[in-house]
Formats: sequence, structure tokens, C-alpha cells
Amino acid sequence: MTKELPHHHGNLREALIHAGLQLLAEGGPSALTLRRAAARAGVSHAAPAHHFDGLTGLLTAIAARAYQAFSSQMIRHREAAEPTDVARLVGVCQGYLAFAKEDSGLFHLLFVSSDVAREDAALMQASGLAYQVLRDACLPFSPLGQPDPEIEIAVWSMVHGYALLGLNLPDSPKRMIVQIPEFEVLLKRIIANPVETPLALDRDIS
Amino acid sequence: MTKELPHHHGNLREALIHAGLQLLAEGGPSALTLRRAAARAGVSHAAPAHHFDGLTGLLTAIAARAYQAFSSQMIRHREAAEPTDVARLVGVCQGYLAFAKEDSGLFHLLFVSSDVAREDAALMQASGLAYQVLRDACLPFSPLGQPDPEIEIAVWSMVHGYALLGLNLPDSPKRMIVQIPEFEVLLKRIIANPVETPLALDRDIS
DNA sequence: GGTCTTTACTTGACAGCGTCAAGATACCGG
DNA sequence: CCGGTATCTTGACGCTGTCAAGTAAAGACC
Repeated sequence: MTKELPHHHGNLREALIHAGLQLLAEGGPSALTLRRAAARAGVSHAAPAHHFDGLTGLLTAIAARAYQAFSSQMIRHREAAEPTDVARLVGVCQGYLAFAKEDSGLFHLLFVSSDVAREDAALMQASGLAYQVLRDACLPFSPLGQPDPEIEIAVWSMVHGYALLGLNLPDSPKRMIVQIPEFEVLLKRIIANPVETPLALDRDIS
Repeated sequence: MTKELPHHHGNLREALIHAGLQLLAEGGPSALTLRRAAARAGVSHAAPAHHFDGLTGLLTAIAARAYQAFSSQMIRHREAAEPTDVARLVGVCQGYLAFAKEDSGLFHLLFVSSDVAREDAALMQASGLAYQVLRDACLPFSPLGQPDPEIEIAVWSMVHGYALLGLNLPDSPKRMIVQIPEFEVLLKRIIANPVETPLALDRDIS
């Protein structure tokens, strides 16, 4: 039987997260407010306070949920790729970019919004899992056979910057004379390059 | 003689931009509101409407101003660098990162805030000039001797992503087991790599 | 020099926002 | 059955951006 919402809504916390995701998908970051989420969940404007620590709490919970979708998107693209190391890493990055483009509201929440409590435990765990997908995809390109932060951060920075520049400057193709290269081409510059470059910097590799 | 502010403030537009920059530097993005900027400029809360198209207009004008400081920061670091092509590009990127770190409020406005009218003519001109600094620094690494969007976008994406990840995840050094490599090391991966890589996607590197 | 128009600013109001305090309601363990 | 507690409602507060109407000053024109 369908749940007749009791006046004790029953599962408000989940309903609010769901409503928030919906609002975010429909109208972007500015469309998600506490009061609107409450209204959509069918409760009064002050009800969310009993389940989340203010707006920040709701946004944080939604972000943790969004990280799962983010990870899934990367994994889905990886699984759909050819079974080579390069294709898998390219796939993960394409998942990254696809999520940024298709779920830009969530992507904004994950990496941009200043109203998210980034020290939240659940959020950090979820983001760690997402980062792990990228790490795993980078592993085959580590010269030492173990995780190499240099490649990981290089790839992560580049895909992240590529996503945000394309996201925040949607007219950049017009503004720039040149055509924007595909990400795969840029990625090759990182992974194809052996680490032997004689870097003149006095850095200790300990 | 000191200007006795006439009831016709005289130069309110400039005063509002100045007040906005001040608020942004003091309390971050959330501290900058139309009413506060108006109060600090010594006018009533509705006065800004005659000089800017709402809050978006003020933020856009401030962003255009901030792009000049951003360009200056990159140029300053470039001039302070050794007179080699590599050092100059590294310098420009360090200027990029220094601006993101030291003037994070402005950086947020330039690349993150959704309340900026990015199609604004003055803003696009200012951002174009900033991008040109990066382009120029990349030019020596173009194999054909003319601007190469592949290198430009690769460098821009990576420095941008590096800045934003470090900016939005201030605790990432703790969260990650590994230490974050210096940006210069990552940069070398892009510029040291000749473009000759056969970019057949279905190639495994093994 | 005295109007008259135009620009610059003020005042007041409105809806929407997050948040707090107090009261009502439904569940739940004894 | 009953009291306690978690849950939700109602109402209010100060803040935000924005609009409408009124006022004051500056400049133009004769």
C-alpha cells in the first residue's frame, strides 16, 4: 500500500535530499533553497532544521549523495571503454567531464559551492571513493608500479580545470579564435611522457 | 581641498567598485552585498541601481577590475623570473596560483561565481588580455612557431584545476595520503613532451 | 538670472531567504 | 493508559535584492 504520509512524515530526511536533487537538476544551484525543498517535500519551512544543520547541512548531505553518482558516472564510462589502460583512463576522464556537463548543478555543489561543509565525515568518505576511481585508472601509468601522486594530481588538475573552464565559460569557443582541443589529446601529454625529464628544480623526491 | 561629498556623490560608480573590492578582501564572497557596498560608499541602499544592473552588474564591474590585477600578478611573476622560456612560463603559472591563493575572493569572482555576467563586453576584453599573458608564455613551446591551442589549453586547464582543487579542498593534503607535488613538476609533463605522439586512441602504452 | 529638464539619490515598500522560539501533534516505551 | 520525546507547524526577526515614487542638485536654454 502507498504510504499515507503521516503528519510525522516518516522519512523526511530522505525526502528532502530527493527534493533538493530535483530542484538542483531543474533550476541550477540558485533554485535550491531550504524553503523550496521543504515545500516540495510537503512540510513546513522550518521542518528541515530537525534533520540538517541548516542549509549547509542539507547541501552537504546532497553533495555526499552526488559523489556516488559522480563515481558511478566515471565507472560507467570506464566499463564501456576498450580494455586497454589508456582507454580506461580516457573513459574515466570522459565520465568526469560528462558529469560536469550533464549534472552541472551537482558538479557545482561538489567542487564550487562555498555552502558545503567539506570537513563532513560522510562527504569526505564519498569524495575519497571518487578520487580512488581516478587513482586506480592512473595506476598503470606509474613508472614504479605503485600510486604516483605526480600523475594523479596532474590528471586530476587538468580534467578538473578543463571541466570548469568549459563550464564557466560556455562561450569560450566563440571568444577564442582557436578551436578547443579534445581532452584526450591533452591527456596524452601527461601519460605519454616518461618521468625521466631532467628537471632542474632542486626538489627532493624522498 | 578634500571633496565634501556633495549629495550628488560625484563618482559613485568608482566608489562602489572600491567598496566592493574592500568587502571582498575583508570577508570573502559572502560579505559583498549591494546594500553593504552602498553603505560603505555613504549612499542609500538603492543608489547603486542607477550605476549598475543590479548585483550582477556590480559584480561584473568588479570582476573586470579584478582581471587587471590578475594579469598584473602573472606579469609581475614573469618579470621576476629567469630570462628563459621555461622559467617565464613557470612564473606566469605561479602568478596564476599566487592570485588564486592571495586574492581568493577575487579569484572566486573571476572563475566561480554564478552572479557575474560573463558576456559583458568589458569583462570579456579584460579576460582576453589575461588569457593573452598565458598564451604568450606558451608560444615558445609551440612546435610550429605559432600559437598552439593544444599547449595553451593544456596548461590553462592544469593550472586552473590545480588552483581550484587546492583552493576548494584546503584540507586535501591531510585527506590524501600522498604529498601534493609542486606545480612546476606537473607543468614539465606538458611542455617537455613533443607533439609527435601517435594519437591513435586504441593504442595501449604498456 | 531665472526657469526647466535631466540626472542622482532617498525613502519606503515588497517578497524571498535562513534561522530562531514557542506551541501543537503524533509516536513510543513504560 | 500515560508521560516523555521526537517531529513538525506557526510566527517572527533581520537580512537580502529590487521596484516605485518622491526629492534634491546639477546643467541647459532663453
